[in-house]
Amino acid sequence: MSSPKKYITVDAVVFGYEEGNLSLLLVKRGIEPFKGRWALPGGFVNDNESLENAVERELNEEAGITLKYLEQLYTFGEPSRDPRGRVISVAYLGLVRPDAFELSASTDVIEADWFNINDLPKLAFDHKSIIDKALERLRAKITYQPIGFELLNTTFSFSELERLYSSLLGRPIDRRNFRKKIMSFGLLTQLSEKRKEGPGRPASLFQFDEDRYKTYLEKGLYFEL
Amino acid sequence: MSSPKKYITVDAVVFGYEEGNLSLLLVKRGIEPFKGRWALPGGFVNDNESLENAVERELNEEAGITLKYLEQLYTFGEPSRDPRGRVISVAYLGLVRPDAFELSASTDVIEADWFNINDLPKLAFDHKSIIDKALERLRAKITYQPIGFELLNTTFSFSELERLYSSLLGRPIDRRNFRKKIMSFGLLTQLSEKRKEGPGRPASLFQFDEDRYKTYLEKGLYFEL
DNA sequence: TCAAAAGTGTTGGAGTTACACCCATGA
DNA sequence: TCATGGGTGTAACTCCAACACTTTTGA
Repeated sequence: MSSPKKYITVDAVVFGYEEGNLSLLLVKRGIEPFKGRWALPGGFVNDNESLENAVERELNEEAGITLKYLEQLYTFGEPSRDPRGRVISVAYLGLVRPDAFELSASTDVIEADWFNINDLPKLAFDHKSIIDKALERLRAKITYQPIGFELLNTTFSFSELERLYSSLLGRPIDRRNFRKKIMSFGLLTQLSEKRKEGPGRPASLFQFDEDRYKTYLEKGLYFEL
Repeated sequence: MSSPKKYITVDAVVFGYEEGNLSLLLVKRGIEPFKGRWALPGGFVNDNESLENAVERELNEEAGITLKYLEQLYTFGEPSRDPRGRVISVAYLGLVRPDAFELSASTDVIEADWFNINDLPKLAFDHKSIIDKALERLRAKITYQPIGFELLNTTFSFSELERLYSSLLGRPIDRRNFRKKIMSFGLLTQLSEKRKEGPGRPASLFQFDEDRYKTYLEKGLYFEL
C-alpha cells in the first residue's frame, strides 16, 4: 500500500466581463515549477480551512480580489498532472463584477492580469483543460440560473445584459423576445435613472432583485434561457 | 504554514432500481472509525491510480461490483468531517443495472447491501449529505440526459421506464405524452419479443440505442424531460 | 437633420397538456 | 368473463420564434 497522504491544492477560474468581452484572471508564477508561466490563481490548502476558504484566501493573496460568486467546479486528480508529485486540485468557478476589476499581485506571484478568453497565453499544468471545463459549465449554467447578473455591475442596461448573453452563448439574441423572457421572471427592478453616455437614446437602468430570487428558489424556479 | 499533505479518499454513491424502488449501495465498516456503522463504499486513493480508478477498485473490493456509469459528483473537504484528521473526499455518482445486483463483501468491510432510499440506516461521517447531493444531481440529470436507461436492464418495457421516471421525479407521468416524447428522440429500438409475466397484456420490449445517442451528442442533443 | 442605440406588438406555428377507451393475456 | 396492465389519438392551449418601425438623445 502506498502512502495515503497527498498534496491538495485549490485553483480558481475567475471570469470577468467588460465591454463585450469575457475575460479570465491569470497570475504569472514566481516560483518553480512553471516559474514565469501564466497559471490559474490557487495554491495549497491549509490544515484548518475549508476548501472554499482556501480559494478565497489565495485569490486575496495572489490577486487582491474578493468574489461574490464562487462555486465548486470539478476535482482534477490524474497522477501525472503536476511534476512535483501527486497533487490533487479542487477547481472552483468564480465570477466578478467590473467594479471589482483592480488587481494587486503578491505571494509567489509576479503579476496578476485579465486576459481575453479568446487570447490566452500558454498555461502551466493542466490549467487549460480546467478552463475549458469552467467555460462549458458557465455557458450551460447561465441558461437555467441567473448567474449572468454576477458579471455585470449592480445596475445595468438591458442591452448590456443582452450583449453578455449573446457573447457567452456565441449566437445573436432577439432583443424583443429576450426582453420579454427576462421580464417575465419578475426579478428585475427598473430604476428611474438612465445611462447617458455615448451616442443614441439613453438606456433605462435595471437592478437584479436577489431577495425575490431567493424567495422563488424555495418554491423551485424554472429560469430557462 | 501547516503541513500541505492530506488524506484523500473517494466515496461512491451507487444507485440501483428494482421493482419501483430506488436503492442505494452501502457497506458495513469493519474497521474504526465508525466500525459496524453503514457507510458509502470507498477508501484511500493510491499513489499511481486516477481518482476514477480508485473508485472502481474500491467498489470491486468492497462490494464485488463493476459499474457501467460513473461520474464525479462533488468534493467534500470540511476540516472536521473525519475524526482521523483532515480527510478530503472526492465523491462519485454511479448507476447499476438490476442484472448486476449481486454483491460480495471483503476488505475492511463486514457486509455490503442494498437499502431502499427512503429507509436508510444511520450513516458514518458526512455520508448522509453526500447522498443528498447525489440524489439532487440524479433527479436533475435524468431530465436532460438519458441516464435513466443505466438503471434498467438492457431490454425493458415502456411502463418500466415510465415508473422509473415517475418515482425518481416524485410525480405522476402521463403515459401517452411520455411515450410520444421519448419516442420522438428516436433512441429506442422496439424488439419483437414481449414480456409475459404477471397478469395483463404482455409488454413490448425496447432497447436503448447507445450508438445513435453518441452520434446525436456530437451535434448537440436536446433531451428534455 | 442625421446617426446611433433604445424601446415596443403581433402573428403563425410548434410543442405541450389534458383526457378515455379498447386490446391482449391469464386465471 | 373478469381482472390486470398495455397501448393508442385528438383538440385546446401555451409558448416560442420571427419580424420592422418609432423614439430619444448628441453631434
